Amino acid sequence: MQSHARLKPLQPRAEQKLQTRHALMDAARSLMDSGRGFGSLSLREVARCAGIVPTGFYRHFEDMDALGLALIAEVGETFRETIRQVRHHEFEVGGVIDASVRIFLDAVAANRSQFLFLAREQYGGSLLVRQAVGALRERITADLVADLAAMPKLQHFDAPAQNVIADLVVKTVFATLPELIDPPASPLPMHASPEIKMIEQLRFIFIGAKHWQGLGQTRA
Amino acid sequence: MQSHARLKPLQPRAEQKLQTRHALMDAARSLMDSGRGFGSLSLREVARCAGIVPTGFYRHFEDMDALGLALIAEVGETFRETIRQVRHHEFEVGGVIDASVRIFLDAVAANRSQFLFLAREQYGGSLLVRQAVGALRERITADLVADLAAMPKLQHFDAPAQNVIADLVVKTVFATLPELIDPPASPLPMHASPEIKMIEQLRFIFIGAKHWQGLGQTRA
DNA sequence: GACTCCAGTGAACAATTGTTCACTAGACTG
DNA sequence: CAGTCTAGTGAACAATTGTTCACTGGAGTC
Repeated sequence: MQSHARLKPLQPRAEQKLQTRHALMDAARSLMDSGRGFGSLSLREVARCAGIVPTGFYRHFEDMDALGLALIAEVGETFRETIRQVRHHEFEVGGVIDASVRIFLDAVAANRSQFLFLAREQYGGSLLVRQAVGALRERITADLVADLAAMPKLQHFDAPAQNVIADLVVKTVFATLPELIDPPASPLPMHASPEIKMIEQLRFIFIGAKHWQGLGQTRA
Repeated sequence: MQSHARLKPLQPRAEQKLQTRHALMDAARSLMDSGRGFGSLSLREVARCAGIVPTGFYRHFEDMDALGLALIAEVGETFRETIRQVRHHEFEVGGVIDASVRIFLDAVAANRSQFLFLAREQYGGSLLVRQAVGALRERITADLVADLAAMPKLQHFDAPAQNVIADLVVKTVFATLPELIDPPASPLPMHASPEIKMIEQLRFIFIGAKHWQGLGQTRA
């Protein structure tokens, strides 16, 4: 099924089509740069910004919703690709968390507009988009569960507990996305740099996991 | 400043006005029930749903943005009110976290549409709305920092560290909002009940805090 | 009881929207 | 080279949008 990059150059016909399709997706993403939500974009607007006539839109997507799903699929792909990279650097000097966060932040910076869409629409989007985001999150969480199960320090968890902690990590990462993307605005006090803050917060979670001794052990 | 409930009955004139204003806010919130984003609501639509003519809208809000800000202010008020309640039950049987989460979930259930707006628009809204949400979050985080500073178990943190952990807690709560509000859909496996999951996740964080010994102590 | 004020009305406006249809031109196929 | 297929065009449509303006009627004030 020749994934994505044309190893066989692909007839110039079809390649042109993919190019316009990409232009539409770019258009939608860049229209959101000014703070707009995807749901408030109009089909005509997107087509116009992509340089085609409104009717041409339908050659690529049935709906604006379909465009949204394509955008989720796109960022989902780069997200999981990034995770794969993280996994290969599992044993790095300076700590797993530090290395992982650094790789992740680089990927976010390199694909800003994609992650902007994800951050902005993870809860705000239309029903279909939100469901797609939910599915993406679940796949990522499941992957993380598998990774956690392989860590020797975390053997004392049963499957459901692993799931809860993986969910917490994913939740934290997704919820931090907006800070990473929106312009910092004010010269933040260095201590609160996104990178450092994210590392420290993940560390809290994993320390908690390490010292976890079973349900209800920290009652007041 | 006679907060909200009219202790002095308020001239029927002004009371009627407040009533319509409330109808507009209700209209906007209930239009979002079907999954729509606030940014995709039209002024006319909201007015229609509130039972007034489009022009009447301007007697109450200059803008749709102004309506959005009012909705944030509204949910912000109930949010902080809930926190106040939580604080008064600080020493409860069964653990601080359990009691707090229970109170919070009750408040969310009792004001579903308000929190739905907050959950949906915390990252998706227009620039002004997002800024307002940011401000709300910062106030809540600051309050939480004050509370944490008073906890004997957490004396070993300097101010910035307290801020980081408070930020993590607030982030977790805000990011959990959507799960609490959207219909559960599938009969979830009891273990993943929002309440239990939220309690366990907060517990992880606080265990991590208790065992925290300074920066960089958990390098791999 | 006369007078003011203002929440809500209703008509009108220029713009923009999503979607349809018949079309063209150029790349592909035989 | 003749013929098909299709990405993109352009005109047209009914609907809806945000905003304006002059208005009305009833509650508020003197």
